[in-house]
Formats: sequence, structure tokens, C-alpha cells
Amino acid sequence: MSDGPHTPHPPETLLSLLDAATESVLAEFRRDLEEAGYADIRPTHGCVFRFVRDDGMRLTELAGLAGMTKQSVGELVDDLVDLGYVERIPDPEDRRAKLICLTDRGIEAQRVAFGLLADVEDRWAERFGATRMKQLRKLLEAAVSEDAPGAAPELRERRLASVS
Amino acid sequence: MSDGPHTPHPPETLLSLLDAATESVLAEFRRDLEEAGYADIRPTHGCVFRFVRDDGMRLTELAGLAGMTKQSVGELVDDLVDLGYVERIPDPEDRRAKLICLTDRGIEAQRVAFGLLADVEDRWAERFGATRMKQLRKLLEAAVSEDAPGAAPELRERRLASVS
DNA sequence: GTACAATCGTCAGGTTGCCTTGTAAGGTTT
DNA sequence: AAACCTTACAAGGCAACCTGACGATTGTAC
Repeated sequence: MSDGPHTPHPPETLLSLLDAATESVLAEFRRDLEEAGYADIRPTHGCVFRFVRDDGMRLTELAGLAGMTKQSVGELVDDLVDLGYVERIPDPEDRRAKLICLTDRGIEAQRVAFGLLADVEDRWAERFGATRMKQLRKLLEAAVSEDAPGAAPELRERRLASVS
Repeated sequence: MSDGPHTPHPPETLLSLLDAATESVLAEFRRDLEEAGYADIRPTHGCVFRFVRDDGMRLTELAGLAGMTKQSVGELVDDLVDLGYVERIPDPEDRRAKLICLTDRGIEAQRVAFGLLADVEDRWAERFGATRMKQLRKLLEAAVSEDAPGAAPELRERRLASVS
């Protein structure tokens, strides 16, 4: 940092690399999803597709898993209802609550999306070799799941729950 | 995807892992930066600290490096001017333009920030071993800089230019 | 069994981080 | 000097989150 007059080409930090890689994968996924005919699904909606169970799930639980507020997830669910991917059915066990369920179309979209994500990963594996990809996965999993030396404790719940 | 009734614990995709790791590093960095007394610097400001040269830089060039519009970067520069980290001085070579320069305080902040990012990476290296970190870096660099099989071409310019 | 507190979802409104469009001032070209 | 680029800025919009404050239930304590 203090060698030389300044950093002409700024140093690639771990953060910038991780962020760039994330964006790269995300962009690829978005493109594939769009090409598959699901242009109306935005990346934000992923938190619903990712966590919702087939037998339905309450908003509160979904929000908890996604690490977001009920209001925010509620908005996304509104979108997906309008788009016909999910529906809210009254919870038979609690008349306050509603169960958020995937429609048939939603189930299909979920299947396709997870498939495309797996394809992206497969392409990476082709480029870098399956061995390296396994290493990468292991490393990232360890970095994320373990107690990081300095991460804020409240983050740990969210960490696996952010993007689709 | 279609084995078993459904995926109870959703599968960790490459995307979710990368995203989680990014967030983890970012959170750690933010915390460290705050503890170092720079709570007023937001992550978004990183695109200025990251790319600005010591001898100053025009808004247009900065925006180009950051992969953002001039207006967006201009706003961030406004913030940093208010906070005393940068200043706009008239460009002697073009009276339309202004050079965005770090103040002494800004230079110090930049030094500290890059140092803290390096510290985060060192801590990762301690946890996983220097060898694995090198592998991780190499892999990410390759994934990001090479022509990805399916990435949008316009992304490639931006890819290394997003977060601090 | 009635009062009280907690929980479920929603409404209203705000913040952040970006973008697009338009405009005025300063250069460049011929 | 007329036409055309730039440079920066101002105004306004949008997406993706947030907080706070409800009404409608439900579970809990007297």
C-alpha cells in the first residue's frame, strides 16, 4: 500500500474478486433464466423459490429463512402471485396466517432455475476441472458455515440465506 | 431436483455460496472499518477510494473505471467531499473539468481501508492455509478475467470494477 | 371465561444505491 | 463562427430493502 507512489492498477482484494465472481455467475444465471422463458422472475424473487416448501410456508418462516423482513418478502410474494408463480391459501391451522404455495407453474420455474444454476456450476467445472471446483466449494462452505473469526454473530443466520 | 419429494434444506448453489462468502467478507470489512473510526464511509464509497489516483482524476474516468454512470459516482463524490475525504479542484488542462483528489484524510482512510481488506484476507489464510488461499485467488481470478463461457460481453469491463 | 400479551400479515412511508433525461458551460474541428 | 463533443450537474424515477403502526386472530393467566 505504501510501496511505490501509489497503486496504479488497484490491488485485487479478496472482496473484489468474490464480488466479481458472484456478479459473473449471477449475470450468467439471469441470462439463462431469461432465455428459458422466465424473464419476469427477478433475482430478488429467488429468496422465495429457494426456501418455500412444496406443502407451503408462512410468510414469517420464509422471511426468517431469507433473512429479510416480513414486509420485504411479502412484496416479493405479491409480485409472484401477480405473475402466477405462487398463491396464498389460508392456513387451516391458524386463521391469521396464510400458506405461501408454489403453483404448478411455480414448481416448474423452480425446477428450471435450480437446473440452470447447476448448469452454470457444471460449466465452471468444465473450465477449471471437477477437482478444483470441489475445492472451491469446500473452501467457500467452510468460510461461510464456520464461525468466521470476526463476523458479526447476527450475520451467521443470514449468510446462507441471501441470494437465490 | 426431482429426487425425493422436495429439497428440504435447499441445495447450496455456487451462487449462494459465492454470495454468502462475499457478504461475510464485506460485513467483516465494514465492521473493521467502523472500529477503525471510519463509520462514515459506506461500502459504496469504495469505488472512489479504490480507483482514484493520488494526482487526481476526472469524474468521467472514475465512473468509467467503476462501471457506473457519472451521476452516480458524482453523488458519492459529493458525499465524500462533505465528509472531508476528497476535494474537487479545477483541472488546469480543461476548464470544464474538475480533478477529484483525496485529501490528506482521504489518503489515510484509503491506506487504512486497503490494509483492513488485506487483514481480512490474512485471517482467511490463517484459517484455511496460505496454499488454499492462493488456489482460491487463482480460481476466482481465472473465473473473472477469462472469457467466461456464457457471460455477457458488456459485463467483462465491469466485472473487476464493482465493489471496493 | 375474560383480560392480556404475543403473533400473523398488511399498510404507510422512508432510505439507499443506482439509473435516465435534460441542460449549461467549456473545448474542438473545419 | 457554426456544428459538434465533452464535462459536470440538476431533476426525477425505480428497485430493493427497511422501520413503525395498525387490525385480526391466537394462545396464556388469572
